[in-house]
Amino acid sequence: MSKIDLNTKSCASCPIRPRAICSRCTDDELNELDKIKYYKTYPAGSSVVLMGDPMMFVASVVTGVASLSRSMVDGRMQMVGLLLPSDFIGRPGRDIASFDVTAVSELTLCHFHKKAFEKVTQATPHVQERLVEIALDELDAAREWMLLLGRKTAREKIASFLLICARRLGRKEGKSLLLELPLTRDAMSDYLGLTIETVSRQMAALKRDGVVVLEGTRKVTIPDLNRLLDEAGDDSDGAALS
Amino acid sequence: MSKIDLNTKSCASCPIRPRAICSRCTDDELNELDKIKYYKTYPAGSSVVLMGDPMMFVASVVTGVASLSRSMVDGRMQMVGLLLPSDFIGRPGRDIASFDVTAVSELTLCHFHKKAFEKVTQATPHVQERLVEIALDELDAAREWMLLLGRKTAREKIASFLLICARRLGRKEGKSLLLELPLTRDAMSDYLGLTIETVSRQMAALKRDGVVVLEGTRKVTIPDLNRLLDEAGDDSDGAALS
DNA sequence: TTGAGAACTTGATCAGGATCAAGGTTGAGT
DNA sequence: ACTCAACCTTGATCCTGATCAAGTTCTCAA
Repeated sequence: MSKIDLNTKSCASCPIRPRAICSRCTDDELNELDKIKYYKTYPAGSSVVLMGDPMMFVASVVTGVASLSRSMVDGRMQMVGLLLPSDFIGRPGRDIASFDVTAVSELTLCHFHKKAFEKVTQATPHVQERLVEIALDELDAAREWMLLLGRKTAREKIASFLLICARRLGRKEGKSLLLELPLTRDAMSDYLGLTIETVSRQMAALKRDGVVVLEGTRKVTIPDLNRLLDEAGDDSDGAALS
Repeated sequence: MSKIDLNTKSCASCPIRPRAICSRCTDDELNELDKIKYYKTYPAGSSVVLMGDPMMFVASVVTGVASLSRSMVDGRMQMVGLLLPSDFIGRPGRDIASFDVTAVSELTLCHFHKKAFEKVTQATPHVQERLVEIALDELDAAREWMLLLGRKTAREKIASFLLICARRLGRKEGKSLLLELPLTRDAMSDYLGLTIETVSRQMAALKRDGVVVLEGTRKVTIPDLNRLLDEAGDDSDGAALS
């Protein structure tokens, strides 16, 4: 995870350009965004926004991992989104955060003051367009997750999670696929609607059954992606590993 | 549920105007939409679109109830959205349906050919704007539902569902609130990630405890909304019953 | 090197909801 | 009035994942 130079004000060298909110921008539009952006780094575990807080910015994840989560008065909590580099935080047109945003690892965000961003948005159709796409993609992901939370078994949940990580973070190495998990077992349990013990046991079971190979606790090798797909219970839409 | 005259081509008398996709349209914009719309009625239980199908239209629910759902190869299924009058179906920019859409009751939709709709959209900022709002609202709702599916008990799930129905469909009568459930027990179980037996038992339990009064199987009276709020386990954000 | 805390694993037991299995209600059609 | 098919309820039992309770491993700072 190579650090980027946070002093570089230029978007030209930005590692997340291809997928980020600004991906379709012309040079002129980029200049506008350039003027109103600023970087900020959050330590692992720190809170970025709390539900109910006024939220005066929107941002893109540059490096690190953040979580979106919602909790109940008695402490039960459910992660409702995982934000990886290039993902977008916040929403134009809302002033109050509807969810907690937490830095899961050390996290660097590229912020825009919300008011200024909204102004630019209205003038630059490419940003508006990309915003709709992002919202609709997130909606698809959220609904996919609802199927997981409502109907999948613990083992299927773990397999599905590994699959999602593999799609975004995996590296091919020969026939198998290497992967470093972005979450602790505890965070995984929050994401999957399980307890940490169940996560641990099912990881052990998948390892025992040869579906994955573990090196330490975070490094995962997937020898056969189709096997994992089966375990996830999805209709096999062929692992679209870009 | 009074029928509207489906031959009336005019949007002027449309019952769902205030909330629908066209709510912000000027008369000129409305004329454009008017040209490309057509009504269609689906019998209860029939399928509107199947996941994976090409989807050449977008639509608004005019009367009746539709469900958005996703299912697994072995038959397990999860409802991921409930579409009531004024709700929007489909997404500009995607040609393939990502979910099943089913008529839960007899259902009338106001359709627009997708291509034509997209054309109009680009020319009418008010539709584009409303579309973003709708997508973001649905995203909020989906994430709220993820908390329910992942962390709530069966009783809390039922209470939460009744609350949502009360918000959209309830009628005040004195201090209490009358409500006709839009779903069968079976559909409720699909929506809540439960089995029909558990839904039935928990409804009985809420009745026994005086949280609700049942008349027949669909008619519900809620004598004390705050009591129901407690049972739902939400932070009491005061029942915003418009 | 050692110690302390965080992260993880493993085992024993429990319980909420699923599953299996009858019945009971309701309402449309004859 | 009777039949049949949805739809709903209720009871008995089972099982997955939660909970409770120790341990173990890893990281990292002193």
